[in-house]
Amino acid sequence: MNYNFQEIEAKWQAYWSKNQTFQAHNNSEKPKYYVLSMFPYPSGAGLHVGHPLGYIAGDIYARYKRHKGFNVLHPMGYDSFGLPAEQYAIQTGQHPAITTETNINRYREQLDQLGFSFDWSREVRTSDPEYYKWTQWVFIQLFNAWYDQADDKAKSIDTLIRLFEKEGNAKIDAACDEDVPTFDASQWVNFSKKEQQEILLKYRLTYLADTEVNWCPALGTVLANDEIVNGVSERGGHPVIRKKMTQWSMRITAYAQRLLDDLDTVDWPQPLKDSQTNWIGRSEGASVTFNVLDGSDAERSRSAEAEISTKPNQPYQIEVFTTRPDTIFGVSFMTLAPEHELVAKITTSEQQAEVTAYVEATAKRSERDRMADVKTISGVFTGAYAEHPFTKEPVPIWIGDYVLASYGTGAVMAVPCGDQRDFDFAKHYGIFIPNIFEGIDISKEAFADKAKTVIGNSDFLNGLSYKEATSKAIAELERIGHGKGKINYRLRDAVFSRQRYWGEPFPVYYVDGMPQMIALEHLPLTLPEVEKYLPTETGEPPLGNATDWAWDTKNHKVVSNKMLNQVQHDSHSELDSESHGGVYPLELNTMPGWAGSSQYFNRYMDPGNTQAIYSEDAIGYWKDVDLYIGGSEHATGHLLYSRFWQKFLFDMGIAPTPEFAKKLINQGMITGTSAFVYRTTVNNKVTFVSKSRIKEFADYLVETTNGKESDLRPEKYSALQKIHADVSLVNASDELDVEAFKIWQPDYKDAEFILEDGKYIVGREVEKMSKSKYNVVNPDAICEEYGADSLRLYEMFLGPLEQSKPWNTAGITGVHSFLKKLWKLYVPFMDPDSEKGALTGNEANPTPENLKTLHKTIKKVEEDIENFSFNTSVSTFMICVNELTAQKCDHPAILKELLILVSPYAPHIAEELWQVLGHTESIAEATFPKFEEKYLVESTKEYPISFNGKLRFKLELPLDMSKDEIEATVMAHEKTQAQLQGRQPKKVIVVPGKIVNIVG
RNA sequence: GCCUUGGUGGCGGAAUUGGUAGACGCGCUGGAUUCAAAAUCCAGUUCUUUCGGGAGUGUGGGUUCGAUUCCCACCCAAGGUACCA
Repeated sequence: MNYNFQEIEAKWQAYWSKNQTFQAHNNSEKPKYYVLSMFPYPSGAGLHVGHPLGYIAGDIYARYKRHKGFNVLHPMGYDSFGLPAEQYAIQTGQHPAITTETNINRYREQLDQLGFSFDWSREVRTSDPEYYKWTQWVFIQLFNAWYDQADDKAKSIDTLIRLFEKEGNAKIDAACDEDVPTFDASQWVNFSKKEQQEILLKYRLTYLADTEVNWCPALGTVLANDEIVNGVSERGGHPVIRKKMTQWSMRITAYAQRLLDDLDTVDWPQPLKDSQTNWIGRSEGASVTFNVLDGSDAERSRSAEAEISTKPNQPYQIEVFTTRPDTIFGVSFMTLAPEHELVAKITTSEQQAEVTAYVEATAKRSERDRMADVKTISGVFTGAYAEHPFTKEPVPIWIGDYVLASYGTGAVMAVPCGDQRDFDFAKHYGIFIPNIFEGIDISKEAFADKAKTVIGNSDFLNGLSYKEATSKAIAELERIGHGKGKINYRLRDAVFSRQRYWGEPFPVYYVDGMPQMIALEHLPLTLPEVEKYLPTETGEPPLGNATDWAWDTKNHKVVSNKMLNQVQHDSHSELDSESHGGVYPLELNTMPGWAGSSQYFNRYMDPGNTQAIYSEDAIGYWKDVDLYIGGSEHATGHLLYSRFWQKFLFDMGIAPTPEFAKKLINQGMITGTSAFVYRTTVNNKVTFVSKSRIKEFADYLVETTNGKESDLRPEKYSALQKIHADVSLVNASDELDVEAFKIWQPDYKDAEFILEDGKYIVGREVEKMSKSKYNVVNPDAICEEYGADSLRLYEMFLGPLEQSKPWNTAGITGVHSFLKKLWKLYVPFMDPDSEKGALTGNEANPTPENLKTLHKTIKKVEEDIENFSFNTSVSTFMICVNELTAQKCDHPAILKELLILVSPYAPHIAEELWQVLGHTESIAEATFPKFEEKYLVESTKEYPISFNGKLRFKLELPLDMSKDEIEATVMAHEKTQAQLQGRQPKKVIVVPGKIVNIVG
């Protein structure tokens, strides 16, 4: 009776599928528990061994919670919109839906093979119209909402309209665009419909705006900040430039403070919270306005404009944001970003040429150049001066590219004595550096230590600390009308438009340029067919290629664009569809990748619902995710946007909680071992050189040795032949054949290779698994050779879940032989002729040793699972099976409990052996064994006896011995006397049940 | 630069309130079994040693009877972020 894992695994996977063992129900007597693993993008490459790590951990926890009597929701789906399928479509003409379907089928096969307890009846796919209908629906909800900062929550746009009708917008504290004009109730009602819509658009939580975006010409699309790495696109590594476009945006900034505050309410990893905190980037300070002085040139340029200006006597004002209003008397110049709108207006004629040249030069430099070149100081004086709000002294206004247009107001008040960048700039251009700090030398560098700050040379701020001076400065600024306390966030509103085909279409059509939403009952608005997936010749997004992409508002359906031309002809300002046939152009952009993933966790609760995103009953029951597992790379993308949508839906009364996931765990990455490292001496320096071309080298060796092209001796290739078979088999101590290497890489033929212990050492370099690095390990081959249970155990055994670790297939034999040992314990029950058939086997009571081993294991495994320390529980199983084997344990009562403990980790073998013991039901719902302390009670303890903290020998003593008795016994012991050699100990520390330490 | 996490044998890693450092597994060494191999089983495996012992958890200090664990300073690695005013 051998452990035939292939047969067993296929059998139980079929059983679970047929019996729908893991289907969750939306109501139950049991308490609920929702375990979620982040759903994958189904790529063409399929799964590699790194992918399932988080799924296995989630599956163990889900199965454990079922044993613990919970009604567990453990769903899976696919984030199936995305760029790779689209690019494949561009190259081959294959519709992305077909590619996606093929890939999903492959993923499903691979996932099934690993024995996950997913409830597949709840599967979602973001590219399925029945799913993205609800993504479109959320978009409409956001469109129909505004953010009331007074109540700190989102509200229906209707409430805003009623406020406008009643009192105009002067008193409304809303998160909105900056350029909203002030109006009263009578003005509002007299605005045309289009004017009203334009104003409302500035308040909506998703809005259209001309945004400076990251445009990637090679991909023909806009990218979000988190899709750009080091100035190039994350996918493909193409250059990215800044460009102004009309785009949909999400007003996530309205939620900045709540996104920050509520991090305290969730049990998420600290690094992830920190990274969201940094991303939101709250800083406290003040906004200060400086009036631009009427210099002769500034005056002249302005008077030319004065003819059309309604307020000719109003000076230009520069608003700055500063975190150090306490240092305001240290201002000796101001710097504007070259892109700042006032630059053109205030520059004097003498400086005009120089300023224009600088602005043009900056605009040409890509973001990447500017980043690579942070040390060069550059700037130009505009010739204009501003007036210091307190001293009324003139302050020269400069422009410089160290000031970013996209942060704060794009202008800074420069305090060279308190800010190193201002200091460097002032030194470079010989600008005066006033010192406003008591007892601080600022001749060499700026002083920025807030804690040690005492203000001087600052009129009413003299002698004050940072804190006192800050609040006093703000109070004075407010009094004289030159500023106020302000909190600034780094977080920007999220651009929501992409110029792609394979994404959710917006449920939007345009009437006279104003966006209109398609009603829910007419959704989903499905993607149109297009002939090609590239932008149109006129530069429109791929949807511009569709022939049927216009909205017929009478019949509520998509119609041919031909209808449109006629309509657009006589389209005028009013929004009455009757007057021009009722056919309008549809939005050509699609939604970004994160749209579909921002609510999927809630949709799983009620995935088949056609009337609502989910029923109140379903979300009332499941509420939120109890445990969410996924990669840390989603920290500032998916996880931030999802929190934002959840808070919005919470405000609107659609979601019951402001946070969607109580606990989150980031699984580490499983890296591949791909390169080798060899040492060379270049210029008498030992250098490590690494190459990701190990496979090529190995191939080369096989070719040359088989083809007899060289006189290389095959016996020298041991290490490299191993490399050819499997990179993970290489040991650090394997020898490198230097001669072969030099022939392969002539660049190194003169390099001197250093011997280490008489060998040239082959090392390994750890990298992310990827196709191009020849280091992908595929789970299918491992399942074939060792089985899914072995793979599951091994991935857990590799190390702590949250840690990144290199994959090395070699160690899998350890867990595989553990499973074989486990199997052997049950062999006596497999022979139908044996006396020990099934549960009627050994009726004698289990021995104390058996019980001790079992209960020790129960305790440890339960603690480990609760702490997500899955690697240590695998060790515990090994110890348990080793002990029971040594004890020749054949008590069904013990063996049965052991199976339940093992089943979350290795479910197939557990089911099979469970059946061997005579059970007819699945082990999935079996009750988790109860730990009983009484089986672990000991009467004696092997005390470690240490001298000055160093262990010297051990002594077995009864546990009920008193402190004094222990001391007396230990002191009287011959080994103690031998250690002391007649000396009298200074002190004897006895901790009963733990240790004895003799200080001499 | 800043933030975060980490640094323990040849390797992955264990040590949960400060109390026997190196559990468990891989690898390696020796042995049993076998015609032989695979598989399996047994023993050993931190380093060093004059076989008494000595040293040892990135480095240097500190607290303590006792520190991988707590405190201070530093070094290194990984991840995040950055002219953020």
